[in-house]
Amino acid sequence: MGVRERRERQKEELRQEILDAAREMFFEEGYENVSMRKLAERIEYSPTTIYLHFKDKAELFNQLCDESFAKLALRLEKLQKRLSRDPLAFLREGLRAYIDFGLKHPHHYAVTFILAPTRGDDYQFQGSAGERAFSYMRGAVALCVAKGELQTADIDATAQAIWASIHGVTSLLITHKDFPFVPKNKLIEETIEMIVRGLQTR
Amino acid sequence: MGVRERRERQKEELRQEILDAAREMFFEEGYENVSMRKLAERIEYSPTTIYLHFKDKAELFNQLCDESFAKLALRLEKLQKRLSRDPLAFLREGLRAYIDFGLKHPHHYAVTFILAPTRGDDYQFQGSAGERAFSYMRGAVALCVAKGELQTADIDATAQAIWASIHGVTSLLITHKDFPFVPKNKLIEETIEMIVRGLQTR
DNA sequence: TATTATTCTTAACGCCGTTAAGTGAGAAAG
DNA sequence: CTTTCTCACTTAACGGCGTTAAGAATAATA
Repeated sequence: MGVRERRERQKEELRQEILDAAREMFFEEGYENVSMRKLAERIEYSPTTIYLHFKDKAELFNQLCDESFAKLALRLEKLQKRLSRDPLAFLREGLRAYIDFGLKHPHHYAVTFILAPTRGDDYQFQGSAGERAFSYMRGAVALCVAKGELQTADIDATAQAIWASIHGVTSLLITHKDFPFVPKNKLIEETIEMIVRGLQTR
Repeated sequence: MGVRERRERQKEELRQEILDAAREMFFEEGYENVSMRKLAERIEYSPTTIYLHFKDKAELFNQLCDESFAKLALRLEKLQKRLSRDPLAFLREGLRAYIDFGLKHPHHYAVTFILAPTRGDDYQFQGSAGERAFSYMRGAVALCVAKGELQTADIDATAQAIWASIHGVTSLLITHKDFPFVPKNKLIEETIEMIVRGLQTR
């Protein structure tokens, strides 16, 4: 009577097939340029089939975003363990990792942090893997303050200011490809150092 | 023989009527939610008529963006004159003005700095009013460095890092309306202070 | 073999930006 | 005064989109 099980397995397989194709296509062409019809053609099913596995295009994509951000969260977790003795280094490395991640997954980053909210989608930052990643950074700031390496009157305000700044670099580098930027790494380092120096105890 | 003149005047009037309606609608509903058809209905012409005045939707919107950014540039110019004696104050006030502008014209800001480049549009940052506004900031940084109030090895890198950071605050505040931010002004001040402290000579 | 689930497709709805072709009013030319 | 021409404007369509209602096909159960 393993029928049910096999069916579920097959369903899961197709679901994965959709996710895999979508991941590739979104990565190559971006959210806006991948239509449900094109995606369907790629997996050789009718467009309607996708809707048997995902509520709509947004949900499908959010799934992929969460996947990616979970990876970032994992990376930050490892960093934290490795650098738990030196919170300032953890903060610095964490910021680098965050920006790095954005540049490696530009479409995912764009949809979660740049595009998602501007559409009328029901995407919720709260509870997302994106939020989880952010909370690591807040933790890093708190640690630095506790150890007296950074000074601030308000940990949340500081953490958010930091986040805003690195989000700025990340998103500019992703979206403004034609801007005559200083070399990428220089801009990243400059920003990180500016942030750290701006908060360091004197 | 004022026929030609009258015709041109009328054409210009309709062009303005389109721009006015578009400005309102884009402001109220955002770029994606305003269709050429809706806009046409508002001005009581057929959709095709709009194309007699603007190449496409993107050009129409860029027109409006440039308008707004010209206003920002003007504001920065005035600031510069008023605070030419105190470049650090000019920088600070300029940053505030930039963020302020973004929050006052969220749709225009979003399209120029957040969305435009992610679409395949032929929008060029170079030569835009947006670039003009940015260059004021670069000037402010250069001035501060010249007067020995800020320290940096590379003015461009610094100016871009600053820009990235305030773009970050601005765009996060615009797009992530559901994020439990610290009060808006607090976040803005925190970021500006972090930036300035991070670059100040010690 | 007949019935029932389940999977998947066809066809459509109502949008979208954009364009080719045509209408109709008014100016210019005869 | 009539014809020609110009030019603002519209109608109708193309090919796309995300999504859904209704039905066909397939495979498991009775």
